Amino acid sequence: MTLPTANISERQYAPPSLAISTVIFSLRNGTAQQDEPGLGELWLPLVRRTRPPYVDRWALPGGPIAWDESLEDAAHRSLLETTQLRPRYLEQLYAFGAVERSPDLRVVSIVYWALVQAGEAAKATEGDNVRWFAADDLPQLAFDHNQIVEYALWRLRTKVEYSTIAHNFLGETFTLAQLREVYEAVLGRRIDPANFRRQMRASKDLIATDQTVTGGKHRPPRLYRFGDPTAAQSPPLTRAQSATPSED
Amino acid sequence: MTLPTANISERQYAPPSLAISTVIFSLRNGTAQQDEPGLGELWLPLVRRTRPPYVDRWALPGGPIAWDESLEDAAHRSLLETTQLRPRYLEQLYAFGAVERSPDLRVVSIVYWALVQAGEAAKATEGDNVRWFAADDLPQLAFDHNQIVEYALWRLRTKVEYSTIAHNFLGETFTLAQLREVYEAVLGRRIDPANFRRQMRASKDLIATDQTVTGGKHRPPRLYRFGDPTAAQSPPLTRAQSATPSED
DNA sequence: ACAAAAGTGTTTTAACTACACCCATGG
DNA sequence: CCATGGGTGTAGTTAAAACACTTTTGT
Repeated sequence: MTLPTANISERQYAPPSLAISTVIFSLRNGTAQQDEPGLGELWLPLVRRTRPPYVDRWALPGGPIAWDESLEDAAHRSLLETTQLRPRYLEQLYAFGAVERSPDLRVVSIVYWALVQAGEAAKATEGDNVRWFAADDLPQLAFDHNQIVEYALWRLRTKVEYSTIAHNFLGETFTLAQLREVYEAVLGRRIDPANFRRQMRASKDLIATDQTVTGGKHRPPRLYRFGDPTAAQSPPLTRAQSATPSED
Repeated sequence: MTLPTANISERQYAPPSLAISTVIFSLRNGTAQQDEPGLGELWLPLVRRTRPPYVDRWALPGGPIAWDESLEDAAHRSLLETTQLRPRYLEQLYAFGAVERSPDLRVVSIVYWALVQAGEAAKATEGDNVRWFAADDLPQLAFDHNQIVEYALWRLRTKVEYSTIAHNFLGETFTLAQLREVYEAVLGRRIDPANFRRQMRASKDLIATDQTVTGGKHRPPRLYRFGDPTAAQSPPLTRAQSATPSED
């Protein structure tokens, strides 16, 4: 991927080269069949490889890291360049560095995972070399990218249960039903609307607006926003500086 | 740290170089004052830097990654070389890659964190260039290593509460009181022995041996072991292959 | 017998689950 | 009016916290 000028023996003994990749998740309305509204599905964009190794196989978007950009900046940039996407949430996932993960060249990939809202996802130019796939039904990808996606999926699903990242799939304001649909899609199971409402309203970060949504053929639901998550107990490294852990 | 042959302009535009560092935790008996037995304390080994930048400052043990070793292998090797330590637990923490974290050279550090048992910790040759420090009372370290330790501490403390890593501070068998003391030291607070016992015994991985410890001036406590944690629900990536996430 | 830690039982509290029920709107 | 989802109330379950209590050893 990098180190373009180097013969084989030099490459073999050179230190591993670095690359960034990102697993980007978005939500699509599931295939509604008969009565059942159907759960939403997680989709992610992949890029077709145009040079060896793994020519024509699908792979995670990414690329090298410039000398003057942080890891997070590199993830953002390579994402924008390859898919036109600006994610609402971006977090480091893991550094993958098995020796044999790339055929000849030794590459260590620092992988991020990201969430984009449905509207933004539409902007991603779906061309011959960029395509969206259902996260649960991927083809065989290049490198170890299938495993990486699996791990990112696991991380997303576990983190959704104890944090408040889910709203990043949605716009600035949303109804509790929409938010619940996000949870249901990610977790793959129905959730009791009554209990869900109570749990969410218990969270201090969720704030009710004074607006409601009219037009439905039922009682108009209230719109909510998400407040600053800075108050929450976070890891000791501040978000002010770039490329620091953003877990909680 | 690496790329020894390159003039400044070349270094500036070269891709970031890679390094491994590890935060190693061990437990020491706390300073018992009057009646109170005193909680144990977390200590970690640091190495003195012998060349610029940050000459004579203390830093996390680590080094470059060889072309034919995985990230985890590199962590193990550099740990053994610099401190003689063989940790019982090793997990990737985070990749730190802020542009300005090293003065002139651009270095991305993939940081691991490790637990060693007290006996093993004694083996670490404490010399002029390796010394143990109390994790809560560190001097000013080289690079961003103070922040890295803080983050590793946060990770250790949060993970102890929902996983079963604590026994890695102890030997093969241990009493519940010893295990409780580990929890108390890491979390920094006393724990009810009765409730602690129930919680631990509820975990399937903890198995009681038929041995007890005699010699104390009280009822002899039972010895316990830890069984294979493979049965637990783990992240999708198997541990069989190296350098894959080892979270749970 | 006594001290001290091992180990058990019991009450209280908090949080979540399941599900019955009422409310507000469009048709 | 009815259908539909928004929103509330409430009983049952489970897990943890607090703490009284019993057991087994060494001295």
